[in-house]
Parts: sequence; structure tokens; C-alpha cells
Amino acid sequence: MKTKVPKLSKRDQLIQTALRLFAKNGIHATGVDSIVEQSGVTKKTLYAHFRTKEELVLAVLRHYDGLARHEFMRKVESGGTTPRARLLAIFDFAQHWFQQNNFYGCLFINTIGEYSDKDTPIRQICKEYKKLVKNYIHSLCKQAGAKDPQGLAQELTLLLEGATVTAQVSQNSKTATIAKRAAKVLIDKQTES
Amino acid sequence: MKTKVPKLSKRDQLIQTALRLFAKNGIHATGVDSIVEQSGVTKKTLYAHFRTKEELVLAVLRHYDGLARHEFMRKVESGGTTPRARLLAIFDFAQHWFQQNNFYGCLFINTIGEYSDKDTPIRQICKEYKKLVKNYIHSLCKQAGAKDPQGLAQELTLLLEGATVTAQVSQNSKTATIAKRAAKVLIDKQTES
DNA sequence: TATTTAGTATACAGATCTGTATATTTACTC
DNA sequence: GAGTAAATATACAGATCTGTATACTAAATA
Repeated sequence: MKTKVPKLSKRDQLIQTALRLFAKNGIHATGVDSIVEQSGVTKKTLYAHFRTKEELVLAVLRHYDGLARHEFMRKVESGGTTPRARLLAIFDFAQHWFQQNNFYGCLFINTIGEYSDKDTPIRQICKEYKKLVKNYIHSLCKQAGAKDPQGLAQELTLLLEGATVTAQVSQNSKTATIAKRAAKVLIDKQTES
Repeated sequence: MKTKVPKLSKRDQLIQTALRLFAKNGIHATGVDSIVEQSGVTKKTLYAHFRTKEELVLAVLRHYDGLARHEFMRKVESGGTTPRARLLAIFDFAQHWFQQNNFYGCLFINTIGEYSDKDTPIRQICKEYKKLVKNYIHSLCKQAGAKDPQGLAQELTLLLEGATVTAQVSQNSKTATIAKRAAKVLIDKQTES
């Protein structure tokens, strides 16, 4: 029986290779030559799919945006049944993420650190990602019956971002449990009778 | 009367110019040519003071480390008299920082995003800076009589980091007040009788 | 005043960067 | 099986990157 291996398109090979290299080494430090080399696709093909390196960067960010948000929501929803449990599951997801051996912090944060121009579409995608995640957390806070769901969502988002960059710096996933403990306090404060 | 203008050494001119460009555009995106051009110092002189670009990067990070920690502690201590007030003054400092027009997030975080190699001295400096800041916050937590000063310091550090990167992404300094509000809750929880 | 030191001006070497050109080959479709 | 589309292999153009070389100049010092 012939198993259908979903062979990746050249475009997807490029995006996946570029994602890996951008995440690990940053965007400016990653030349198209190394992407070409490691993806097994020629430079001609790369420039047939993407007009410039920046277009490839945008495609990578959009690809990862969908991937990461989907994974985030999936893990959070499978991590608890009640809204409160799901809010706390955010930090279980985080801990698991931080422990991956290819964890190099948040790609969007790292990317924004390389692009200060407010108007570049690269930055817009990163900003939009963060906004959508916060909106999702906000909806969970509302479901949990928080007195100020917007405020609680902002607080929990800060804890998540802080845990992420601190785990990146210290190479230590325990920041997730610290954030979770603080999150519990903040959630309880907003949901006690 | 001749006012003594403390003319900067060429070395300091280079460090200050490089700091500005690294902070704004990142390290890999900043060529030595632009540093030379904007500092008004020739390339020969740059390489007389620093053997490589990496040595300049290290000098910039060390320079900024001293500068930033000193400023941080000074503002925190002048921002309150009691330990509790000083812990909260951290976030007043943060808000003021975020509002600077040359705020591009934390240089150390941005730098770590560009250097994934755990053993590079560049990363070490960034990591050490974060450790020293956390130690300082820890000492304030002890003075404030927190039940678990280590834990509280970790929580407040996460809030500070989260507020910093979120302000960087959203170009909005209100993240500091959100973090401050959450910090109050966490501090009170640890210091109520 | 002679010498050393630090800096300027400028060019360049060699590597690497983004992007393009040319010619060939695989693979699907009509 | 002929024709077309997509990919390969490879070279290269032009810019930019880090770092060095050469020659000149200002300033302090002995």
C-alpha cells in the first residue's frame, strides 16, 4: 500500500526553512543563500515565489501567525473545561513551549526588535498577532465572569509576555509556573463573590 | 568665563553612536560604516579602539548596563521612601521610559533575540543585567517584608518585562499602569498581616 | 624643536549580501 | 509523443559588509 506522504511544495519548504533560521538567528543575520542551501531549493525558485526577501519574511510571519495562534487556542481549550482552568492552562502551554529545544523566544517580539519602523508591514503582522491573542484571552476572562475582563486580560497578557522573554533570557521554563501563580491571584481577585 | 564642556573621547563618541543605532535598528542591521559616519570618527580610529565589531558591541552593552541600572535604581529610590512605594515606583519609572521618543524596547532583550548562541559573551552580559535587576527588586521585596521575597521579585520582574515588550509592540505606555495595578495586588497579598 | 601619539582621509581587499541571467532538465498535460 | 511549466545548476552583477593599508596632519611632550 502506497502511503500518501504529503510532499511539501517548494514554497512551503522555503517558508519552513526560513522560519527555522529566522527564529534561531534573527532575520537580518539570515541570508537568502543559507535558506536556499538548507531548504534544497534553488535561488531562482525562491525568487519565482517571492519577489524579495521581505516578501518571504512576510510569508513566514503570516504562516507562523496562523500556526501559533491555532496551536495556542487548541492547547488552552484542551487544557481545561472551565474558563478559569483555561486561563491557567495558558501557562501550562507556555511551560511546554519554553521547554522545546527550538525555543528562541517569541518570533514576533524578536522581529519587532529588528524593525523599529512603525509602518513596515513586518511590524504590523507582529502587532496584529499580539492583539488577536489578547482578544482571545479577553474572551476567556469574560466567560470566567471577571469584574473587569479587559483589565484582567491585559494583566495576564503581561505575565505571559514577561514569562516568555524571561524564559528566553534565562533558559529556564520555571517562569511559566511563577506567572501561573501570579495569574491565579489576579484571577481570584476578579472573580471572588 | 569659559565653561568646561566635557568633550567626549573618540571612544565614547563611538559607543554612544553605536548604542543609538543598535537600539533603534538592531545590531546586525547596523554596519560599522554607518557608525563611523554618524559618530564623526574614522574607521581607522574605530579599529584602533576596538579590534572587531563584536568588541564594540560588548563595550556598548557594558556601557549601557551601567547606565541603565544606575538610572533604574536612582529613579526607584527617589520615587518613594518606603520599600513598598519603591516597588511601585518601578512601574512609574517604566512608564516614563516607555514615553521616551527613543524607546525601542529593552536593548538586552532585543540583543538576545539576535544572538541565540548560549555561550556568546554578548548574551552573557544581557543575562547578567537581568539577573542584577532581579536581585535589586528582590532586596526591595525583603525590605518590604514579603512572605516569599524571592517569589514576589520573580512575579514583579515578569510584570516589568511584560510591560516593556508590550509597550514596544503596541507603542503604548499604559502597559506600565496595568503592570502597576497587578503589582499592587501581588505585593498586598504578600504583605498583609 | 624633534619625536611620538592620535586622529583624518581615502582607498582597497576579500567576503557576503540581494537579486538576475543563461542554459539545462524534469515532469505534467494535451 | 510534443509542448509547456517548474525546477535545477551555475555564474555573475552590483551593493554592502568587516577589516586593513597608505599617506598625511594636528597636538602634546620631551
